[in-house]
Amino acid sequence: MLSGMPPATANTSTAPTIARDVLGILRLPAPQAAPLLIGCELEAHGVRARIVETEAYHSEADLACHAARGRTPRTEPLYAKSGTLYVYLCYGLHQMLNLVCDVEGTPSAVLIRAIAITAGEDVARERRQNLRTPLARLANGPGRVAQALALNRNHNHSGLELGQAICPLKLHPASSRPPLANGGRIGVAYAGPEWGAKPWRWWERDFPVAGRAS
DNA sequence: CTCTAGATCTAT
DNA sequence: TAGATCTAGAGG
Repeated sequence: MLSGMPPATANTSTAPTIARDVLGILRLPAPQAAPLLIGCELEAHGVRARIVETEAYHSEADLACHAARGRTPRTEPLYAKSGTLYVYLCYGLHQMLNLVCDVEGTPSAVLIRAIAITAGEDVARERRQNLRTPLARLANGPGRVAQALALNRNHNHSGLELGQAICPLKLHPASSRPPLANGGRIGVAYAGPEWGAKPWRWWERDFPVAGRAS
C-alpha cells in the first residue's frame, strides 16, 4: 500500500487530483453514480450549478434505457467511456443531458434532472427567458437544465468527453454531502412494471422543488 | 416511405 | 389539460 503512494511533495497541485476523483464517480454503474452526483457542480457557458436531482439508466436490460433496443447511431455515446456526454432531443423540443457511466461498452448513464444555479444566474435567466421565477425553479426539469447550461445536440455536444479541451461542460466535486431521498423514475411507465418502477431517481431531500414531477 | 410514441414544458 | 415540435426506430 505505502509502496504505491507518491511522495507527499509530488502533490503540489490538488486540482488534477480532485478532478480525477469526480470523474471516478462516473466509472461506477449509473445506479451507484447517480446519488453520488448530487451536490457536485456543473459548469458550462458561464453558468455554474449544483446537481440536485438525478436519474439512472443502466444496461440493455433496462427497458427505459435507450440502449434497450441496442446500439444505434443515436445511442452510440451511451456505449462510450465514462465521462462522455449523451445529449438527445425529447418530445421534439427538449434537450436531455446525460453523463455516461461505467466501463466502455456498457450502456449506462445518469440523466441530470435538476440543478440549482450558483453562478451566472443572469445568463441562465436570459437563456430560460424567465426573469421572475424563483431561482430554485429556474432549472428543475431535464429540459430546463440543458437550456440553462446551453447544451444542445445540434451543437454536437453529444459524444464529447468531460475533461477534454473542446468540451464546454466541467464537473466539480461536491463541497458537502446533503441528505438524499429517492424514488421512481419519471415518465417511464411504458417500460413495464419492473423497470418502470425501479427507484432509480435521487434528489437533494431538502431542496424545495426537487423530488417531484413538475 | 409512413407512422407513432416519446427520459417535457408552458400557457390556458 | 392540451398543444408545441421533431426524430429514432419499427413496419410496409
